[in-house]
Amino acid sequence: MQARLHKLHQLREQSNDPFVVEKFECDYGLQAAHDQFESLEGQTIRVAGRIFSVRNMGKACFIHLMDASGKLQIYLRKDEMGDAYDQIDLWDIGDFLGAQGFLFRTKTGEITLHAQQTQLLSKSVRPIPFPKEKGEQRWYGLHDIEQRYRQRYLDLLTNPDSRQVLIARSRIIAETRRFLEGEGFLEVETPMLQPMAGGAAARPFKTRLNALDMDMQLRISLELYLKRLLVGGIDRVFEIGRVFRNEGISTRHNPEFTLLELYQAYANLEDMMSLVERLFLHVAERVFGTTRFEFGETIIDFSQPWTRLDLVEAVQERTGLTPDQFETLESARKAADSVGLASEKRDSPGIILEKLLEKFVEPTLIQPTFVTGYPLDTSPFAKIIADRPNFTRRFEGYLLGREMSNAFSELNDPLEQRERFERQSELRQLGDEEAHPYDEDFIHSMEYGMPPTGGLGIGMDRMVMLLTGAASIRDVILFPLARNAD
RNA sequence: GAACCGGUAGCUCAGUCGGUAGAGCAACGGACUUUUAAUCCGUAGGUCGAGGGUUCGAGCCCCUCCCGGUUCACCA
Repeated sequence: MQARLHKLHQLREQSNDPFVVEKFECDYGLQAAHDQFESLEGQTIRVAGRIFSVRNMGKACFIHLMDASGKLQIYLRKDEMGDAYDQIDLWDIGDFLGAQGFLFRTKTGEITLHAQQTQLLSKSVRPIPFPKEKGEQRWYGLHDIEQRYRQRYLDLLTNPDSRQVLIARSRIIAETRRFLEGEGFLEVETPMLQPMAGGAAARPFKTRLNALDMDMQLRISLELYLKRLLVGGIDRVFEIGRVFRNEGISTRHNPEFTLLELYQAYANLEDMMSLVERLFLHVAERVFGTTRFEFGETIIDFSQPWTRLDLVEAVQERTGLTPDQFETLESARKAADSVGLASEKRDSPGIILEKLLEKFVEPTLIQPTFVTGYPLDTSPFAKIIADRPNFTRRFEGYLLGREMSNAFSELNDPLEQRERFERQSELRQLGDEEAHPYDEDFIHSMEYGMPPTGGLGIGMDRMVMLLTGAASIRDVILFPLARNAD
């Protein structure tokens, strides 16, 4: 770094300060110049990029430039550039260089810009750990996982795979929007700062609004404000937004993550299943050009319908426990114990059923599967199943053993919603920190009339993980949360 | 929160039994007019995550702490 600062000083003394440059007209991106060689050969063009590698031969020099699109080799000769050639000594890997010259093919066949004029456009005063590469092989470079997360810019600059994930994420979300717009949905933005975070079971982040002298929370879901829009006559609505949950960090959990929620009036649970199937198919085809994805030996084909599975039946199939064993709390706890699952006193039969699902069924749901019929206790916003009042018209979608989506035929009865909130309040008093808070304003809105509605939530980070094959959620979040590095 | 693994030069890593801290790349000086992991000659570069302990002597053994990773727990 000392050497680089000294070079910058020398450049400034020669009135070649790269940091005064504001603009450099480029005719082509580096990849475009390379790809259009046939038509551009011999023409004078201007390109720019970051110096990726330098091979100085004394009186001739080869430099690879890199930009967002790709790389291009530059060829420089001392006999053509004269004294300006000595400037090369003041350039470093990582600097930005603009070059004007004509395209030709070297004797080893590489398309190269024979530069006649160059201009240093910016300087990197800190060395960049670019890898060495030959064809597809790479050596050295930045591998340290901690540094890749904390200094993501270096990761993006030096690891093409990271760049690919970033691009895939952007395109997956863009295609999700395009699909939903095509289905007639309107995209909205609702508050992140809320007096009372609701719509899911999770501990919120707490903060303070000085202007109104109010305690506030960061949202944990999008649900309750989007539903207010249903009351407001917006029949098809969605939001893709950041939510915050003050909970554990793992390969599948980041305290802030991106959630898609959508609501469709006059639609039910089966419509939501269809929507999930069509959304994954659309994104797979548009972003990756295929419906078939390989994960090790597993092949998932998004052109196939997802499997439907009833929660109680699935638990029975995996554990042998029968539905009648969950009629009372006592027998449910005994049943859980018999298959090695510890339960707590405040658990209800429904919560125990769901724990059994997580432990015994979820890991086996490799192919796309909708699990339906979730217990009432854990589903305060879903309609009940007519002839099974302890279960709801809800599904969760699973892929590769991971929860991917969550949907209901939405409860739209304000009287029952009020009772559900009351039940949650009781749970809260029993010590369940994640029981849903009582939201009077939400009930109030529902009392004006909410249409029958299908609602769906998808964790976008997990969707990106799945489609890009990322092992950790940190790989699909640009700047994942990290402890202070002091 | 627990267990296990890791932290050594700018980067990637090695470091044997506890005995003078190493390599490649990058950097710096020199040679080289079609190279491409350029090559060749030379130079420099370190609080071995931090602190304490054992020892004649610690990168290595012991303790505490910090940071990261993985798995588990937690997270409908």
